[in-house]
Amino acid sequence: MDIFSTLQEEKARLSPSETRIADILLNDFEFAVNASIIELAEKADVSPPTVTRFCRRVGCESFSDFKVQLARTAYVGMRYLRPEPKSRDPGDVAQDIITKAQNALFLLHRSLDLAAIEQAAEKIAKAEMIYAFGSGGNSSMIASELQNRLFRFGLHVTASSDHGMQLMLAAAAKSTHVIVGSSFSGRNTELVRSFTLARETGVTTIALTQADSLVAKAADIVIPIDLAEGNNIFRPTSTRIAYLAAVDILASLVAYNIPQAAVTLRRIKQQLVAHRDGDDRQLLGD
Amino acid sequence: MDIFSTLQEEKARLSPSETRIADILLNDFEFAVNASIIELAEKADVSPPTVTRFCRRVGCESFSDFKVQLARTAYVGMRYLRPEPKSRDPGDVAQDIITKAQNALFLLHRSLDLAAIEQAAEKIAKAEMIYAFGSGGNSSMIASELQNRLFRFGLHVTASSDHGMQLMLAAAAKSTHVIVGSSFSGRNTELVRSFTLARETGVTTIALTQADSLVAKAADIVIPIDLAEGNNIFRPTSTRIAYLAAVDILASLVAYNIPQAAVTLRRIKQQLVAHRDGDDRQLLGD
DNA sequence: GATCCTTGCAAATTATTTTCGTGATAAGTT
DNA sequence: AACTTATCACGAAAATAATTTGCAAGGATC
Repeated sequence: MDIFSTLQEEKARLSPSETRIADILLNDFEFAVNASIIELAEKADVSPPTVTRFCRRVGCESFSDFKVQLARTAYVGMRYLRPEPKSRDPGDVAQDIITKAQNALFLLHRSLDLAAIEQAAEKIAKAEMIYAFGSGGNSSMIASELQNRLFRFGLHVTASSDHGMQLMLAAAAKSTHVIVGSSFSGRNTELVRSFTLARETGVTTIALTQADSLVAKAADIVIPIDLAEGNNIFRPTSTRIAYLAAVDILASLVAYNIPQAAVTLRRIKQQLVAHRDGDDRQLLGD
Repeated sequence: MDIFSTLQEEKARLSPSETRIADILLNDFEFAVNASIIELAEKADVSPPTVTRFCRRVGCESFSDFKVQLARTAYVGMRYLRPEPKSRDPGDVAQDIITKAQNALFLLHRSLDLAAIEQAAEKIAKAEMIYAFGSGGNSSMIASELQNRLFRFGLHVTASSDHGMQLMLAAAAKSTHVIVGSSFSGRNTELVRSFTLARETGVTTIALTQADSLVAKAADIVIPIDLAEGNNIFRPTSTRIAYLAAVDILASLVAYNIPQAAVTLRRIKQQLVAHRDGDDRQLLGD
């Protein structure tokens, strides 16, 4: 699919010369993407044909195809390999954070289970009542975001970040209701309890969480969001951005499953347009 | 800087042949990025030299440089030109949203005022007390995010989304304090009032908002976040993602301005490691 | 010792760029 | 209005550069 994944997989099987080429890609990417095959060959101390063969090996048609592929994925793929910013210089820090965020989106997109999302969207669109559960700074934000997005389509929805409240809501929920729970860690046992309780009465439970986690196992429908973890505890923003995007996708698909949604949205839009005398229109963005 | 911006700017000045080349880029981008100069020339019904001249015109060294640039920016730049998803198919919707989000990050990165952010970071790092203000679904999230990030460095910080409370806090603030206010629209007049009030007592005010907006004009330091607006009211997620990234950058730079931050973070880390018997470590991610 | 893999050399092929010249258009001149 | 001149766009062909292929040598492995 993308060169960097292939490179990770093939790494062990590469010959010495090919390894030297790979090293240049990883270390001096800017050079690699701008160099001609001759320049690259010289720097890697190999012959041009070896470079061509290397390109074929990582799944490209030709050297120029390789460069295009490289340039295409590099923008988002690089940080995957270089986890720390080069320096404390504001420019480097900014670039590091931006690229990490874009990378998170990239990885999310690649690992997205569209069938699960579509299934979840259909259930949500038909639900008589929706509960959005999430606790902790990150997941509670996701829960309110869900509420924020879904009420606009005329759906009945409430968000809760309180475990006790979640349990009570889950206990009172009916089979026509849907619970959407978010857990970055997948280890929110309180959420698991709510899910288990709700499923006894036939409530549909949807989880936004790590695949195969405790929370995932407790839910009817799982929208898995698996991002490279590691340092993520100290840098949670990129993970959160991925979750936000996932909610955005889910909400958009819900809208397509609701015939009236277009009408409701149009009404909101007209109201906004009618209102916008003093550019008030923008105020609703805050 | 990137081809698509240049193309937008140069569009009017292009000759008929060059316009045909540009059209192919915009309509059949996949072809363009994979084609040789001859194939591209044939499709545009021009001669290869014309293609070379076109590449130079849009700021590239050569045709191959052009293709690399194209491939590089295309990943994020395409949605700029094609604002709607191709279909309602989940895959297309997902791709549309992801690309829009990445595009927002891309544009943020390009328009970032690093000097302002660095200046803001220094002020925040030295402040005796920090107030994070923001109202409405979007900006209030940014305010709590700021609190969430800054308290970890041992800073004194509180977030408020309540206009009345903001006014009172602003009135009581001292010259050693800092107010950070967020307004997506830049037209939050209540926030302007708080800023104005606070500045009377020499409080440093920092705004995350649109450049040249009302809020921007009322603040000491402006971290401008200007994204192509248009449909953004109905698709606020990508703008929010950009704001989140901006906060992330700001917070990281604050950390570098605080000598003890590393110590505090290390202590948190050690606590986490000590705690992680049952992989509890991950729980804090929620 | 046979086989397979890796690699570089040189030739062949292909792609790209430069040079140069033609024709068109626009502006200025008589 | 007709002519001249300048400027520009564009393509043909030549020149150059880059890339690929075929082949053979060297080295590792069985």
